[in-house]
Amino acid sequence: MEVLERKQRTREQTRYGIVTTAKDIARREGWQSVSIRKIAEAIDYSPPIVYEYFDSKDVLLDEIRKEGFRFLHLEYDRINKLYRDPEKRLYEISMVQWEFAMKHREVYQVMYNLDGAFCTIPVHESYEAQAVSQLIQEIIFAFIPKSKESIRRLFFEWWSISHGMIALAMMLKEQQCPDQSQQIYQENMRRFARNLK
Amino acid sequence: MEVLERKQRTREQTRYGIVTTAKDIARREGWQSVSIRKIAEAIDYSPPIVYEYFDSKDVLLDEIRKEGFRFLHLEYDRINKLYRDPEKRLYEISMVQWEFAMKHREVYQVMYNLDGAFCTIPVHESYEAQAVSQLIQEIIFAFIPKSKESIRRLFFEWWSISHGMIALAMMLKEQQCPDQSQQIYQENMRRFARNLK
DNA sequence: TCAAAAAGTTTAACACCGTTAACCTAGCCA
DNA sequence: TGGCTAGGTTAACGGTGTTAAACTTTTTGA
Repeated sequence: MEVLERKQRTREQTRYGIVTTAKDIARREGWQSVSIRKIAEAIDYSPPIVYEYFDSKDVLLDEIRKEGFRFLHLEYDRINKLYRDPEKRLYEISMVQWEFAMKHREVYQVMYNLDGAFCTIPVHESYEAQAVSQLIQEIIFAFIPKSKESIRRLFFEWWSISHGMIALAMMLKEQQCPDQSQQIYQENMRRFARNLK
Repeated sequence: MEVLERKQRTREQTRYGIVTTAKDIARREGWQSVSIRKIAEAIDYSPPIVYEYFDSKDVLLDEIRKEGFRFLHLEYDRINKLYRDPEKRLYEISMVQWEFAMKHREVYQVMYNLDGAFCTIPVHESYEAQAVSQLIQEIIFAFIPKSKESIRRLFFEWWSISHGMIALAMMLKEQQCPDQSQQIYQENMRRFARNLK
């Protein structure tokens, strides 16, 4: 019995190692140079071992992506419990989104297939991504109870501004200093939240 | 003399064939499955021939990207001559941006390294991309003559909303009908232009 | 205890990829 | 006719994702 537990534990450690290594390489060299062979070498195994944990590279990327959405969900939940004012909630969530994208660049990239990251599995069909968008739509609804369509629309607008600014700030990070980008982001997200009511 | 001209002409045709084939494959199968070998086969040549026209795959992608920016520049110029009202100008330019992204999906993807397209050459350093952003900043300046920094900021905001909505509309095109996305885009870009004055 | 079965791991292969050196071959000029 | 050149190809190098087969270690059951 204990043997099984120990095996389970090392299995989880190896799995974790694969995911972490993939993100490490992506962070240092970009997603285009993340390969199963490199990951295998880093965790001191032969390439086929990786396939005992993930059916394909695509599935591995999808897992990292899902992890990202799960993390955001937890953070948004935390904020929801911390603040009651919907305007404050929406603003704080926007800020978390920015911080996440900057701190975990490589995860944000794979979440939206940016900069060489490419996962063929559709994002928006995943439970994790839908749960996040659901949560934000509920916050908007608590703010202004309108039709489902209106809420969806407002969510799309919020998401677009946030994603657009993050994507461009990432692209221009050598041209436009990140602090300045963040300030513009901050003001725009604050304005968006304010104008909802 | 005429022989040289003929040679020049067929050279240009082959070059055009390479670019067109690359875009065709990207459109049908996505950028991740565009390969030098496939392009060569499609134009009935062996792979090394492609390298007589483009030093690398990266340079080929960069050329397609530049072509995209040149196209946009011409369109924006056309609009600039057509309308005098800065608000109208900015709105029409936004619309052209949307149409271009939807009609030439694969070009927009390579311009911003989206969905498997990956070109290591930095976009924002290219003359073509800078010319486009310069043009738009001039339009904004003609609208509200403010400091260079303020204009840059307004441009960043305009660009973020536009790019964010386009990127998400592309991603959600199976979930959210494109007509609806376009309508939201239209209203947001109109509002942005209106609120400038 | 010892053979057999199961689990764990690696090697080697397949079909691709970008890229390049070496080679071939037809046409031209001396 | 011989040699040169331009245009093109073949074949190779080192890389990729993926998988079948082989090998090795561990566990199991008699």
